Amino acid sequence: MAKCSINKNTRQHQLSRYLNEDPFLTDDDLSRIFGVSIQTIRLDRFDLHIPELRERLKNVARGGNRQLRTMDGGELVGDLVDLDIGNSGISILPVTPAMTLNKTSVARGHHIFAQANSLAVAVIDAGAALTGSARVSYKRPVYCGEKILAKAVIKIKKGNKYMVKVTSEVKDEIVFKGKFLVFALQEEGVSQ
Amino acid sequence: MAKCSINKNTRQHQLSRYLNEDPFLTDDDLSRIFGVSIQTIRLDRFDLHIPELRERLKNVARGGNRQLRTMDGGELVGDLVDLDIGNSGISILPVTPAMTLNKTSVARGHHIFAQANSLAVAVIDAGAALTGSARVSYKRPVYCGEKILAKAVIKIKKGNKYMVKVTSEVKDEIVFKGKFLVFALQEEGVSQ
DNA sequence: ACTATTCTTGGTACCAGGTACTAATTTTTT
DNA sequence: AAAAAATTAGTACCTGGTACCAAGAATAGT
Repeated sequence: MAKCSINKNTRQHQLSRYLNEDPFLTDDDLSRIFGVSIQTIRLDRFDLHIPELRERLKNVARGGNRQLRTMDGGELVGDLVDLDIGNSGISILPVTPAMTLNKTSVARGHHIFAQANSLAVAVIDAGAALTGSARVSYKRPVYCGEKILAKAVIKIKKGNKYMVKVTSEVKDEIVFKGKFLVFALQEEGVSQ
Repeated sequence: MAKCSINKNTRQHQLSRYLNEDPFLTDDDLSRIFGVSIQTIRLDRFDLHIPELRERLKNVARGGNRQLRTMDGGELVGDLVDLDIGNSGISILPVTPAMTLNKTSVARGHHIFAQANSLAVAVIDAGAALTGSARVSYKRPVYCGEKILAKAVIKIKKGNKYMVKVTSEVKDEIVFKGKFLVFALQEEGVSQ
């Protein structure tokens, strides 16, 4: 029972590792990988208390679901790549399938707006800022997979009011332009 | 075809929202929810290019981990409470802590924009529509816990171009106004 | 060498949640 | 009343399994 047992144990060990790295593997995939029958794989999974593919995917999907909800991590939509507070800022937003319309692979407008708006607010030198009004135009559709580079520049400052211009581009082609009137909130929590 | 078309369209809209919120729903679940046959649900999914449960879970499992949703994910931001396609629509968006600025409990502008924009697009009688430009203004801050009621009305229609006015209120007080110029995409699936 | 035990494999019936297709029926429009 | 659109019904088939049973192969203990 030694030799065989070792084989079995190592196989189960590896199987466990394989599935940890790639929960998408079917029993059929695994039977090919290890060169054993599909039944053997099933018995292995049973021994290791590893559920079937669909259950595994459900678990992964559920686990991911919980983290969702909160929205892009922070205050900003997109990744900040440059920020000169009080003057200008640049952010990049990769367009994922989740941002597109169902039927097409075109990014929905409010995502592009969100990137621009949050960047406009971020460049303001204040603890918090609010958008008062905006005038925006979409120059061409943005497709799934493209990366939107937004540049915000403060054009006018009057007291706690700012006029910020944002231009969004994909590969040097302008896809969106917006003018944002933003108010700085100077009260309470300017904090850190 | 009008009345029926509306029913079908609203159902498909809601179906899309349901699945965006909970990709774990089976066709059977959905057929119970909407009180239609399972075949109708399948046809709806087909129209909307929504893949089957397992594919959806694979997608969530694959992408869900990292490429979170930037915003609420659904076709529509907020809950659709009334939709007269080609004319008007109403949606409600409860403001959650996740939508507010760090220090204050004020909703960030792009969420309010997103509700209005997605509603403006939803009232268009076409398979898909894109925002061309928008002019918006924020009348007063909206606080966490409040519910934003957005009303969209199509004002002008010229070919595939629409002008949609959206007014958002909290308890009869106007908090946001927007004018959206929206283009219908007439290709393929303008649905029936 | 022979048996007992473990390991592996094969086969069958069954299930969920579908796809793909055809046809009939109901509803709505004209 | 006829035509078109929407819905429902039904069938065959698919994947990736479960659950179970029986047969065959490998190995250990004596």
